[in-house]
Amino acid sequence: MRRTKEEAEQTRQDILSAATRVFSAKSVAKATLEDIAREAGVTRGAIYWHFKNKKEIFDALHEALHRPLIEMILNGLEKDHPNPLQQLEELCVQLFIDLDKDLQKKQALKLFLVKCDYSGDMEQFKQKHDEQKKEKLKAFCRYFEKAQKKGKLPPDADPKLLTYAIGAYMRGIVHEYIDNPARFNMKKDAPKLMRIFFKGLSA
Amino acid sequence: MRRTKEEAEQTRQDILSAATRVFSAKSVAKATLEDIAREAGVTRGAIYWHFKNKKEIFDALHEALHRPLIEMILNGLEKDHPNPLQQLEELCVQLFIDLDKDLQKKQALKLFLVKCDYSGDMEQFKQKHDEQKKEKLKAFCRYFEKAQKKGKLPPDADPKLLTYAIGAYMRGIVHEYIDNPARFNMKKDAPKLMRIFFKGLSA
DNA sequence: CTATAAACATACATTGTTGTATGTATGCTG
DNA sequence: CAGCATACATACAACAATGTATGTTTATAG
Repeated sequence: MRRTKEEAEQTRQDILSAATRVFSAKSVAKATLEDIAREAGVTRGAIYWHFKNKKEIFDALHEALHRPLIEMILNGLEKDHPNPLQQLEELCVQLFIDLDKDLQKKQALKLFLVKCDYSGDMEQFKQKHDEQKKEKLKAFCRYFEKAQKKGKLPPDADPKLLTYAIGAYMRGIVHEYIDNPARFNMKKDAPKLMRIFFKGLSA
Repeated sequence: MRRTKEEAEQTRQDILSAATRVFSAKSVAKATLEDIAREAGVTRGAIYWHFKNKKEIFDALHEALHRPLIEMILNGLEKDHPNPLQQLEELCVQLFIDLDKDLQKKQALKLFLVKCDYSGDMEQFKQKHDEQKKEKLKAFCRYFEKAQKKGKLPPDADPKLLTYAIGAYMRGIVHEYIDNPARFNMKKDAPKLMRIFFKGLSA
């Protein structure tokens, strides 16, 4: 019954992919390892071979979601855009568009936004994920700071509060979208929604 | 061991109050009836006397949270305010201030925002709660419509999209606040945050 | 004043999930 | 090509939570 190394890596990925679907459908707490195993077409034995327990799967999934996100945000900061405010607006729209096209990413986001709670033995992840979120928000803040230096944002505007505001706004939109994707046309509405927010900001 | 009717009603309230704390601390799924019983100072027998099961407690809690909220929102609609946009802004700020002062309400909100998932046997509540949320958003929308009629909002603005936007914004702020109340000064920041949103809207 | 049922507490049976222990076939290494 | 570790599957023990059945006391209706 021993598989080749590539096969083993494949089952590992299958398990992670299955876990994404099961977690986002049943919530992390309610999802049983048996559920994941069945969805992946293996037994619990395979899961316990690749992962210590449910939490280790959860952790692996979050890494896979967070990495590309933070990189995309930081990526834009390196370029010297003439209007960082507009750049940020376009970035936000792009994040939504990307999300809309990627089912796996939608399921993963759903998992971490509404299908997991950080109490009990999951508490160890709360601080970690908070830190990672702060990273992203810090990057957002730098867009506002750059905009202010270039005179695109009024001098009395507070970049930190704006960061808080846009963070909340984005989070809210994602929540509504995840909750009820049917009532939402990302491609059409995402630019409009971001326009509503950014319209009042420019100097 | 039979209690008087007032005593019985009191234990019923004790159970609900205890459930609010336990649910918001451990999540609905992870909270056991034994946890709630212990927190309320009774046994599971008492809970099963007053409620059919965990879901019935959950349902009772949501009613207690939703009713006063929708009434407060509808209440403002009856008055004929000269500037509905400003009225709505003040209402939002007020909702946040009220929340900030009420621990029980904060715990209840946390419960429904991040400590419950609607999968499995909880799915029956998703549609119901969605409907009740729609009620609230519909009321919000009427503020925008009134503002547009009074010329306080540009004629090309879309009240429905604005409703969606402010709904998402409010939800996001509440989430951030619930997640991390310490990093937040409601009394000072709520007006500023709402100002950021409403600043770009007026005609 | 008494019979009844309310308002619980206690005890028990059932079920589902986890972690681990063990079994087994086979890819890989020397 | 022998042998060992890998990559799982299967089996089992332990616990925790639920629902229900039953017991107990006492308010209250008649």
